[in-house]
Parts: sequence; C-alpha cells; structure tokens
Amino acid sequence: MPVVTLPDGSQREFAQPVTVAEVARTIGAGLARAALAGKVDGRLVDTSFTISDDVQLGIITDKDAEGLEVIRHSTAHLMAYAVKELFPAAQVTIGPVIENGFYYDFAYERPFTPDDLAAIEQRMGELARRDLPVQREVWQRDEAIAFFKSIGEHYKAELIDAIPPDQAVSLYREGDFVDLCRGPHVPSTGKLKVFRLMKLAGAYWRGDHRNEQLQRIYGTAWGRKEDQDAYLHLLEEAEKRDHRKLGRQLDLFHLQDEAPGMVFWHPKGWTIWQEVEQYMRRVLSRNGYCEVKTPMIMDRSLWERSGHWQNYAENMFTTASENRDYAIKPMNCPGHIQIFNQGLRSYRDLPLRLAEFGSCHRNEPSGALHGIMRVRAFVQDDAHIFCTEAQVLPETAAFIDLLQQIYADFGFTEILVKLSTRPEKRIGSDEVWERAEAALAEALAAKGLDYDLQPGEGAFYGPKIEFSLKDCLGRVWQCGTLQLDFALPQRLDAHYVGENNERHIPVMLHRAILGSLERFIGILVEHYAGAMPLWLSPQQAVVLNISEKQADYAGQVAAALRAAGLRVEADLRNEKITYKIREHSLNKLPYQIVVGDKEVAADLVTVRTRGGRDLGQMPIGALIRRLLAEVSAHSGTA
RNA sequence: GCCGCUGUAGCUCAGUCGGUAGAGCAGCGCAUUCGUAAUGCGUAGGUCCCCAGUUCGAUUCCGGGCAGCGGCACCA
Repeated sequence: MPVVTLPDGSQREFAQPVTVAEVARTIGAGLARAALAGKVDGRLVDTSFTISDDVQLGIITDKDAEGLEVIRHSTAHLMAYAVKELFPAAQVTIGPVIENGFYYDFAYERPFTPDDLAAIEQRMGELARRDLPVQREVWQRDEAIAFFKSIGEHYKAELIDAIPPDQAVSLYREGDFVDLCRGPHVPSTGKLKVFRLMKLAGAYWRGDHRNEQLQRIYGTAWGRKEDQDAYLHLLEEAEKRDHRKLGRQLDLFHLQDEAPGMVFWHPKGWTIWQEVEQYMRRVLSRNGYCEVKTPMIMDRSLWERSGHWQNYAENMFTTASENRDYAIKPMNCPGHIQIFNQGLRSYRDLPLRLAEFGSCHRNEPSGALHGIMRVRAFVQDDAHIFCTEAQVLPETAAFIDLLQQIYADFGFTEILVKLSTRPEKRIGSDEVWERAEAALAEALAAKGLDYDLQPGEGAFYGPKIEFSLKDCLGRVWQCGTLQLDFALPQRLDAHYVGENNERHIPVMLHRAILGSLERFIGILVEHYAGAMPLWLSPQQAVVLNISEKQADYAGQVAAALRAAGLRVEADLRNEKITYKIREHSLNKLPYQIVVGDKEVAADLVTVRTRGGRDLGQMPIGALIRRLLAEVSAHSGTA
C-alpha cells in the first residue's frame, strides 16, 4: 500500500505497487506524456520503476535540468544505435552527457566523415520516429561480459569487467540495440525530438594517449526546438567574440607561420598590454612585492640543479655557444632563487615577495596551441614568496584577497577555483603535505570560496590552488595559481637564519594572478567582445569634424584631451559624419566627439558613445572630468 | 604529439571535372564639404601555403612538409 508524496506535498495512496509512469497517469494525461523519468526519494529512475514503499516522488520532464540530462544521455544511446545500424563493425565504448549535449566514442576501422555524420543523424531521426520502447534489464555481471564478448563488443566487456564481480549490471534495450548503462533513460525513443550532431574528433580510449584512438562524435540535444535554436545562435554569437577574430579586426596582434605560438603585438594591442602591466605593477607595489628581472637564458648546470633539464626537457628550448649548453627559461623560479641567495637572509626579511613580468618560452605540443591563449612565448605576472611555514596561511589569504580585487577591477566575477592535493609521485613527508594542504584549504574556507577538490592533481613539490576563467565558448583557462613548494628552495640551496641562529630552508609560494598576459588579454577581449572598458581601450576617444571648416577646432579638442592624459586622435578625413561614426563604432572606440559649426561657435563638444548613446553637448572640461573619472573607476561600458 | 578538417588579393569568400583566377569590403586617385552606423566614379592589387612527382601544361591530381581550425593527450 505505497503512499506517494508529490513535490507539492499532496499524497496519493495506491492499493498495490505502481510504476512512476502509472502515478504520472493518475495526475494527468499531459504529465504522463511529458514524463521522462522519476525522482524517487532523491534518486533518478526510469518511468518504468516500480514503487512499492512510501516515497517522495517527482515526475521529471524536459522542464527539469535532470530531464534534459536524461534526454541527452538517451540521445547518446540513440546515436550509438544508429551507428551500429549503419556501421555494424563499429564497437561502442562510452557515451556520457556533457554541458549542452553529449558524445559517444566508437572504435572503427576508419575515421567517420562529415557525410557519415549526416547519415547517422538522419538514421537517428528515423529510429526516434519509430518510438521504440527503451527497456531496462538487470543482468548478472559475468553473463553481461559473455554477452558483449559474443557480439564483438570488447570495449564494453572490458568496462563491465571493472565492475565488482558480485554486482548486477543494468542494460538498456531499444529495438535491436543493447547497451550497458546505469540509466535512467527516456521511456521511448519518440521522446527524442530535438538534437544535432556537432563535430567529429579523435579521442584516446580511457583518456590515455598510449591507448588506441577512438572516433568521438559530439552532439547536442534539447527538450524544445527553440532551446536548441537559441543554443546554436549563442554559438554563432560566441564565434564573433573570438579573440583571434577580434585581434585581427581591431588590429591588436597577429601570429604567423614562421613563429608558431608567438605573438606579434600591434600598437593597439600593446597599449592594452601596457595598461594591464602598469596596473599590475602599481597594485603589486602597494602590496609588498619587489619587482625584479632575471636572465632569459641560463646555463644548463642551473637547470640540472633545479631538475628542469631532467624532467622538463621536452618543453624547453635550448641553445649553445662556445661549448656551453643553455636553456631559455620556461619558468622564473630558479632565477628568483638566485636573487634570494645573494647575501645571507634573516627571518626578519621574510616574507620576501619577488615579482617579475617574466618572459617564458615553452615548447608546447603543436596541437595545444590556441590563438594567444596557449602560446610558446609568454609573459607571466609571476612572483615567488619566500616565507616560513607559519606564514603560508596569512600569505595565501592575502593572495586570494589581492586576486579577487584585481579580477573585479577587470570585470570578472565568475571565477572557478580548484584545490589540487598530493599526487602519488611526490617529495616531502606526509606531515608536511598535511599541513600545506590544510593551510590552503583553510585559506579558501576563510575567504568563503567554493572550490573543486582535485585529489592527486598537485605538483610533485606541493599542493596548489588554481583560478580559472571561461572564454566565449565556455572553455576554461587557468589564469591565477598559487603553488606551495617544499622542493626547489632546497635543491637550489636557499636558506635563511632563524631566531634560533640556525639555518632554515624557506617555503616558496609560486603565484600568478593573470597567469600569462597573453592569455589574460585574450580572455579580456572575449569577455568584452572587443569593447574594452575605457581604461583599457587602445584609443579612448576620437574627435570628428563634420566638415573641413572645423578641422582646427577638432585638433584643439583632441590636443586638450591628450594633455589630460587621454588617448585621443582627431579624425579629419573628408568623409561623411555617418561614415566615420559607423567605422569607429565597429572598431569599438568608446567615445566619439562630434564638432560642427554649432560646437565651434559655442566652444562645446557633442559626445556620443560607441553604443549610440547621445550625451549631448558639454564643455571640454566637463568631458575630461567625465572620462578621467571613468578611467580611474576601471569601469564603463559606454 | 594523435585523429579529422582547412590553406586562393590586406580581410571575408567564390571559382577552375588540369589550359596560370574573380566578387564585396579595405587601399590608392578624383569629385563631393556633408549633423550621428556605409557618397559617387575610377584604379591598383595574386608564388592560388611550401617542396617534390605525374603531365605538353598543376592553384586543381599524387606524395611529403608547414601552419591554422575542432577535439584528444599535454599544460610540472
């Protein structure tokens, strides 16, 4: 006699066990049709799930986030079904739900082609229209392994083999297709109406590059056509914000074949760079950092002592001269330790914070390069804090404050935080790791930051915190980082004299806020779609004359603004005012100052923003005050 | 690095089933002197990514590179 409690608190009593689908039917025919799955006492189940005890039940439809996940998961299975029909020799492997969609990996004798993709999508449509029931079956593990082996699905057999022997496994059957799956799934393929296959890619079996490469197909799936259209539209819009496209359009930088992964900064892009760098320099100086500069090329012996020559060789560019080998620095830490090591340090010198806009070169794998986000030559806003173990917590807390303040100034509020802890291969005792991880976790907790824990992902020399931002397509890029290091100071003989007059090895914190200036500027450009806030705009205003008569006055206005420290040019070209406004608006130039006969007569300027807002007429002094206020506020999206 | 796709004018792209290529925008010149998102006319611009091969002839076909793009792996 199960009593089912619904989300609104109402209860229904049934004489004998009922399925989720049957409960939905008693509520209404519409809900029964819309039901994709059920949530029984917080657990997602199929609509065919039988309820025999008193439970809390929610009917999941495509309006629920979970409903969308079920749709996507079932669509992945539908795709696998279509692939098996069209390419019987293909083996299925795994097909999870991801953000906005799903993928499924197949092992096949040849890569799929775009034509294959179209055929698969068409077949999926046919299978969906047949509205085949999707049924759950529970098998004994060993029988399931034997079954999948018998139909030539060796990857599936391998997957099930990893499940504990005494555990039963669930299989889902739709038409002639059977797949291992935890579920739940939609009750029938007819529920899958809105999907599109997006792209093909190679992917390694079990994510290991030593394994064979599988064929991955990505797709998207939605409850309603409008949602999918909106998503596809969003992708189109995101493409327009791509920093590589805007970098060219706005004449910020370029890359060329002869220097893969290395950026040629143009005057406008370099202006942004300089603003970012000068801003960071001011903030660091206010926060107790000392700026230094270390050599780009150092002798092999130093890199051998640091361990890079042995462990990082494939990523380092090297050079040689007069029988000596050198490495071009991939990191700044060894150089900073050389500065720390000059003279005898006292505990009174700690914490010592050495900062450098450090130019690094890393020979990244060719396939990893991506615009200016992942390059081979880049500048880190790097710093190393030499401190005692007791200072780790306060230094970490201060760093997090600083990072948050800086990100806010650049307009970023959505920051992804991760804490990576001890890996299997590591140096240092467990007690030291314990304290180090606890210090980082404590600092994060004290700041009230939500973070993902990544066990085993720390560096061999210490745990780390990562701060990431998203690009216009939602790809995550690590920017800020804080890494505790117990190893390098010792390897490179750093010490200080403590209160007890004995020598101690300092703890080193590697930290960066922007990460690399290249990457950070790339993210900034995408974040603002090229319409940089005033303080970062390469050109902040342009003075436009309506006809040649006002050329002199326009020049004077521009000069007055420049004298106030603003980046302003006069555009005196013999073009219509509409033409100039259009062009500067497309170039995302924040303020357009129009002067015609009326302005000359009244000694005023007329101001409009790149967004088309008319600010009316004002005296030049008022304009200057307005712009300077906006610059110093680091704000303004005119 | 691996899988797939792509590479034509400064940019965005069309085109050549093998006979050395075209548009729009940008550039340049002339006219126009204009009030808030494109004035008109004219003109110039190419190693069709590179190197080999097949061919009477290759931008096109074949092979090998390089670079870019989408993923995967990597990102200490």
